[in-house]
Amino acid sequence: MLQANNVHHLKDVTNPVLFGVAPDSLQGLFRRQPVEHLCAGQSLFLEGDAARHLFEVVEGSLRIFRIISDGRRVITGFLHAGDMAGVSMTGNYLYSAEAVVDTRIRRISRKLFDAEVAKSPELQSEVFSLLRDEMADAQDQMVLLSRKSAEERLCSFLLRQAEAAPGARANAGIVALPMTRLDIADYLGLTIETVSRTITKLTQRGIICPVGRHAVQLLKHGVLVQLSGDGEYFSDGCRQISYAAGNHH
Amino acid sequence: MLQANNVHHLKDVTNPVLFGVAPDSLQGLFRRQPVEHLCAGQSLFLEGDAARHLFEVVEGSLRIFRIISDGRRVITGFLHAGDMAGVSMTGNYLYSAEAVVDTRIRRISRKLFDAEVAKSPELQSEVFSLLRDEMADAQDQMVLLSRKSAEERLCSFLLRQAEAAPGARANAGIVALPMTRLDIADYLGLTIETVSRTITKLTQRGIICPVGRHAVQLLKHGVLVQLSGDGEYFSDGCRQISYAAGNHH
DNA sequence: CGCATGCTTGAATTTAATCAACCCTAGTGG
DNA sequence: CCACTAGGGTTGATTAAATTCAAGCATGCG
Repeated sequence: MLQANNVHHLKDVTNPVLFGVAPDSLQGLFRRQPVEHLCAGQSLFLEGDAARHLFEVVEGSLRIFRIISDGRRVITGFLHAGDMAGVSMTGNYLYSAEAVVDTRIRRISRKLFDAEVAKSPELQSEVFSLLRDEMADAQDQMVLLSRKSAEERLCSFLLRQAEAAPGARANAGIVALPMTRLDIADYLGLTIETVSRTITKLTQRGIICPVGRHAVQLLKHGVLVQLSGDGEYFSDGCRQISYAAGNHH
Repeated sequence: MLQANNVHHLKDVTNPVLFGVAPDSLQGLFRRQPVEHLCAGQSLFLEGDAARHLFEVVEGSLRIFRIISDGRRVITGFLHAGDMAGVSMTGNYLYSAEAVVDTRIRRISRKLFDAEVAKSPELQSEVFSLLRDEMADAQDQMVLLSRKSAEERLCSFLLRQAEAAPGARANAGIVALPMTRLDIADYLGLTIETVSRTITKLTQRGIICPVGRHAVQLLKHGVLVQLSGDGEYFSDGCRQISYAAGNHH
């Protein structure tokens, strides 16, 4: 898709990017590290490995996943430029990470990271903030996997992708989907066939429009939100929820 | 609401309850607070409320849940004695919390909590540790919801309950299930009927044995582990990892 | 005792998975 | 430049799993 356009050398990037980055910030920690390159499909670390490093995605995407008993794969998230991997664990990695496409990353050692964070209250609150966001995403994903239909999952996914990775063509409502259908399926708890069929249906209804294999244009953003099932639940005034026996403090 | 008026002398460490609790520990923070009582079904806080307090469960159980669009409920976790609620957010609560049964809790204000944590490196690492465990549980739950069958979900659930809430009768393999079938269903992403049927099947196969409505005896622990689908997946090199996820503090 | 609530069981239905072709497209090599 | 190929993607038919609908059964409580 859109490769080969932004292949800067590290020295080109150094000055302008450092400008404006607070001395005490997580971004700042990584800035000093060299950029490494991962080819599409290459593994960054495996579930169970000693978690010796933390990573920042500079460009590209990672998939974060676990494999269970008979080979079933669960993708628990995608990381895009600016995201970090490995913050939420010490000891061993809880999941594996692979490059979805050619990807550039930076790494710092857990030891250095811990030392720097211990020294700086700013970094601490940044880390807390990251963990909170991670937790919030996990909550959303549990809701999606627990109670949403295939269509709702797809719509939620497209909207989240649109927010998380606002590409150059974002204003035209075009969302990049660097991952394969299998990746999407394993992320949404569906099969490739169901993902494909659902995309087809949304396309036929004029809600989205595929742009090649790895991008989609969102034509009816509002409808998409409706179908995502993320609407708040209000029942006019008081919550007449059958489960809730008591009233709140 | 009783608050901030019962500041006991901290030097009263000879108190049997305080004995053995490190001076700088999260437990210690709560120890100074009065115990409050929640009746079964009573709400502790609602999703969206200003997150002004953190809570510790002294006795009983809480359910943590969200409600989406048309009233569907997703329970993202249960909290038992010793667990804490509200650590992973500032601002507003991401979910609601209700007492499953009559429950006793302690609370401290977010402000006090933040202040104390800022002062103490020990508390900081305890908080990080809590957040990491919470993240690990969320990961496990995503795997369960994404790819496990009804039977696997039930077996996983029973095993987790057994570990998380080792009641007095734990040695006899008896697990307390204070929550209703609907709670279990909303936690596992199933319906009450499916939960019921699956329990019946496991019972018929002599793997478990219901003890009243709110407890189950695990007769074949090994089989249960097999059926839980949590076995590791060996592809090439044998990476054997003990089942180490899901340990609360 | 009688009601209410929660739980179980059975039958019908629905959703998504599975099984099985087939198509498209990018990449390869003649 | 085109044919060939492999992998990813789509589509259709069938099946399986879990949901929904519908009774009926226990348990607990006034």
